[in-house]
Amino acid sequence: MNIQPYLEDLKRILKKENLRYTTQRVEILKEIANSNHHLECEDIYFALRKKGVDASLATIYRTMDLLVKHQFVRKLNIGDGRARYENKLDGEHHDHLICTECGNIKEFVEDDIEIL
Amino acid sequence: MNIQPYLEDLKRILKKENLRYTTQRVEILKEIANSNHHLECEDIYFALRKKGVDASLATIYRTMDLLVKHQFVRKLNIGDGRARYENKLDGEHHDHLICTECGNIKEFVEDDIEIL
DNA sequence: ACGCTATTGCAAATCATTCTCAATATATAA
DNA sequence: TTATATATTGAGAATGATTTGCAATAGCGT
Repeated sequence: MNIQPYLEDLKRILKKENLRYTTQRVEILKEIANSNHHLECEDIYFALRKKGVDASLATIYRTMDLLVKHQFVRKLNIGDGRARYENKLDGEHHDHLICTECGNIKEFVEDDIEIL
Repeated sequence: MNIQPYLEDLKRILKKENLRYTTQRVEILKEIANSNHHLECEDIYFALRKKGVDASLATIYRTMDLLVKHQFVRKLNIGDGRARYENKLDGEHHDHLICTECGNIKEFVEDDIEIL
């Protein structure tokens, strides 16, 4: 996935809101863009560390809020008390069917649900 | 709603598992049976207090686990970090469509979803 | 390069939920 | 009905994810 355009988007949005284009924000967005899983903040934290990028958990939480607000990611909640985030950049729409027993998630698209 | 039969069920189940039929357990089940909302533990806590029944939050949490386990209630998670419980006694099946923006819940039944 | 202020990291604070444990209540047996 | 064994309770401490306050630092416009 080519994230360059998304980094440009991020820069533009930040500037518009008088916020700053920091390495932490960039690295976090890259990490999410390159994953197709449902990441938690800690996953991102350790993934960045492994790459030699240091961002505190607090910063990751703050950045996720920012990215959710600006539609770069979607926040999921599967019922285990930990937030998951999914890359929303490539725009394919789908819904989530979440098992209340085990928390498993199945992604699906179903026309009738859209109407509801 | 006539809860007498459910209290009998509860008593039978508790006996079978060598657990005790306590006033807290009875009052909590009654409270849920008489509500058609999605209650949180604190709601139950204050509702019981208003009736002059004292049950600690810890006891309510413990009892909800018990009631979930034995299918008296269903535990919902709407994404705001607080658990909700819904009366499952009258057995009508439905699914939940949860708005990821505001947490609103719409109950629905949709055949194709059942297959999935 | 300078200065303004947004951002960061750290540690402390929150909030819902769970756990620990001594006191109490229930079920069973005598 | 009373005694006994043990499940349950309440209170508060502990937990785990997330958040916040604040001083130090780093972007960005000049």
